[in-house]
Amino acid sequence: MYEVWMDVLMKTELFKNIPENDLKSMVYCLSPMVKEYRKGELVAIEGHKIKGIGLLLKGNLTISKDVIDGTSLIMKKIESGDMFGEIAAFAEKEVWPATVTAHQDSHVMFIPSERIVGLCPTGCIGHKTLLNNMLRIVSNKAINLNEKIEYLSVRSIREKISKYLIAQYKQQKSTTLFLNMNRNEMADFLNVTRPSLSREMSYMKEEGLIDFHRSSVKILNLERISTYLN
Amino acid sequence: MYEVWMDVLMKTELFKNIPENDLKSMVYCLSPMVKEYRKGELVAIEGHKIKGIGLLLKGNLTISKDVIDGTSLIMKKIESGDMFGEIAAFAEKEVWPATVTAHQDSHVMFIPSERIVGLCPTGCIGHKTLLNNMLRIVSNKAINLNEKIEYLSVRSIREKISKYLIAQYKQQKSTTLFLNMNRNEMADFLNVTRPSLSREMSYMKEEGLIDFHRSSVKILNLERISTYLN
DNA sequence: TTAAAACTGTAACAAAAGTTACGAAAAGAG
DNA sequence: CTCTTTTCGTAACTTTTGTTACAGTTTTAA
Repeated sequence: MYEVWMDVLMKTELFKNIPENDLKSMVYCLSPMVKEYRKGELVAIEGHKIKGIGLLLKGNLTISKDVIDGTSLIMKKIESGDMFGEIAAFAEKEVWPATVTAHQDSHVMFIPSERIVGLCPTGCIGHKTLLNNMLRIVSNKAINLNEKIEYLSVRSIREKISKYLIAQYKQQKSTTLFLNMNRNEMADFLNVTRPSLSREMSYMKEEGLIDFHRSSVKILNLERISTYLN
Repeated sequence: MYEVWMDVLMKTELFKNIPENDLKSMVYCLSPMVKEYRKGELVAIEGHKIKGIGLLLKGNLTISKDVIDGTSLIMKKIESGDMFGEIAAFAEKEVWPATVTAHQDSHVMFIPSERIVGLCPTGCIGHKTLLNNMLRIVSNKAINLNEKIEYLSVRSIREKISKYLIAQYKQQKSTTLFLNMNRNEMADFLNVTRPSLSREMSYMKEEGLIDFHRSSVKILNLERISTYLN
């Protein structure tokens, strides 16, 4: 019954490190529900009770937050193999924190949360791994959020730029950086306005800290930029 | 052996909803380690491998982050019954994200993470609840962090105050709020300076949006405050 | 190739938030 | 109770950031 989706499931974080054979039997034990949605249909509604985690088997979803004036703000896109609702499903207040909409025709697998945490009656072999995965996923999420907070907690625009450039430097292992965002996106990411960002970058260029042209940035004085980190 | 600590353990989030008798047998199954620390001693060091979650049985701990100039910044205080390291213990990168120091003479119980996730051989009765608790704790943490990000992503102080007050209003289900922070802590939480926060709150008082005295705040015009939410 | 659209830096000005300092009120200690 | 310490609001002033507008450049699409 679920065999069609086995190759998708194998690649998910949730079922990582679980051999295909074990997975096959475990899926039944989790009693998931596969639902189909047409483009534009609502998969989950903000504030409604959440019954379990969602796993996108096929298609595309968007997660959006309702805002007060009736419009909504797209927060994130979900692609095949991605999980959603994993945080809210196990939290105290079991409601969807956002609205999920099918952006294309989609197939979604819902797994009841109590089935994940519940010791299954047949004691299926991979269940321990599953729990480990679930805890790892949620913990990683928390750690990532914590990192983002460090980013946002920074006072000045210069500090934000410095933090961002040094993170890129560590990642790209070079002082000549190619940023994969344009100024607007970068400004959004750092939570500042574009002209303010451009201005500050220009100041830093004047001071000989960096050089840049559009999306390529060259770090000229790493030490001095580092002093802005803390 | 662990009976001395049973009353503390009963009150922790980790062992919530587990009857005392079940807890007594389960504790052995978790094979925890109780360590004693003198005031000033290091309980855990930032960057070192984390072997399990910590549970403070008695005393006081401080969690601090090393900063570049050799000093350190106190992030949080841990009191009797509190848990720490629960996020890092289950995350991909299993290292302490901060340094933990005994602020007073303290007793700490460490529980190996694999004992929590591992199905215990004797199949002790409360283990399912324990896992539920653990997932709930970590998920709640993630949700709280997410909430904090929403505060930090907001541009103006007035929006931050409004968001915060409305969150408190929903939680306390009353327009007369008692905040469990002083101004300094609130300013830190919202990532602004105290005088700026006070000033903005005074403006809001002048405009008839709120009234306040120290840690008690009364929401006078919920609708108008709500318009700042977006 | 060429016209339209999108991206980027810059500048003048406005608004918001930070800094510093101080006195009054509240809380805590003896 | 009195003295000390902490918390808090306020105000003058400075700094930073946002706003708006515009022109040059680059990219896109016909």
